[in-house]
Amino acid sequence: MSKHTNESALASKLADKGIRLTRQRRTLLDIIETSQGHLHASDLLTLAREQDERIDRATVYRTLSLLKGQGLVEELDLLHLDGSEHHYELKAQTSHVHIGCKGCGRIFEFQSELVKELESAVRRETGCAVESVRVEVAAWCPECRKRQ
Amino acid sequence: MSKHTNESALASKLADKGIRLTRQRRTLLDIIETSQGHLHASDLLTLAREQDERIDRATVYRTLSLLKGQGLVEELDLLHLDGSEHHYELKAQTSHVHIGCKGCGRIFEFQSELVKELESAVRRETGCAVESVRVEVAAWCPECRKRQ
DNA sequence: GTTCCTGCAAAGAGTTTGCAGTTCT
DNA sequence: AGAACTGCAAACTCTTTGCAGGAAC
Repeated sequence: MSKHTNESALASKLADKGIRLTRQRRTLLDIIETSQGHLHASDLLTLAREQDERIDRATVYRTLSLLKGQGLVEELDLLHLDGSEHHYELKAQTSHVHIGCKGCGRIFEFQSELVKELESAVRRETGCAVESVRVEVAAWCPECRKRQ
Repeated sequence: MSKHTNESALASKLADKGIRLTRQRRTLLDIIETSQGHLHASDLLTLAREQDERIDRATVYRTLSLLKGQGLVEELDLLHLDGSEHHYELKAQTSHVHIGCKGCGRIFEFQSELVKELESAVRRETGCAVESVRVEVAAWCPECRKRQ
């Protein structure tokens, strides 16, 4: 358990691992935990600068890479529906699918046990030790289907 | 049916759509059809230059983008196990999963009906019209597990 | 006090674009 | 002949790195 009781969940996890908590990291962790969505590095930079003028792109990338390395966030491509940035989200407990709408560009999430089943099938039939599974679907959402 | 009977399958499909077949495109289509794997743009460029010195990077990217637009090849990220290039493969008839080994970097394919099931579930439960499903797994292959 | 982190600036990958000339149908 | 395609060079986007100063423990 953490001795840093008034830290955010992510911050405590880092502190517990002996990783330094800087002002910049706290800011970034906070944004990542608060925003429920799928952030780009550049979104994150913009949001962070609202709280801390001087925060740098490099710090954002370095922090994301740190969190990814610690298994705390997940990197997604989301089918590059707009641009080719990577997206990041808190590592989820439950397996879910990301659905990107080719009309409006929104990202929807969809829970399904089938993801876990697929993961087991891979493990069982290939003998691979699975670390993570990413399912990304390109689609047209109901609203955009009408609008067409 | 195509009147271009001695073209490759991809070339015929393009010709049938009234898309011009240039020397460069034939070269590239040929490589894509022959190599069974997952090519990067830069792999493709290298291979193409063995047959045609003057072929340009831009032509490779433009051709890939054309084929993608026509639904003839699929773009993959393959978890960016090495670098952040995109990979391309012939659009497959059967749904499969790409497994990237974090040890050796090789990409394995794995067929499973679960992918189709997942696709149906998305369609049924979200009302989205699904265009494509990408499943990418990060894992350690049996050989690399031993070697660790 | 040491080690790690940061901002800055510059470089690096990967990809795209404008344009003048060439090739396809 | 006309539209579409190509090579070239330059630009662009996203991300990483080297370094000197600054903050965390």
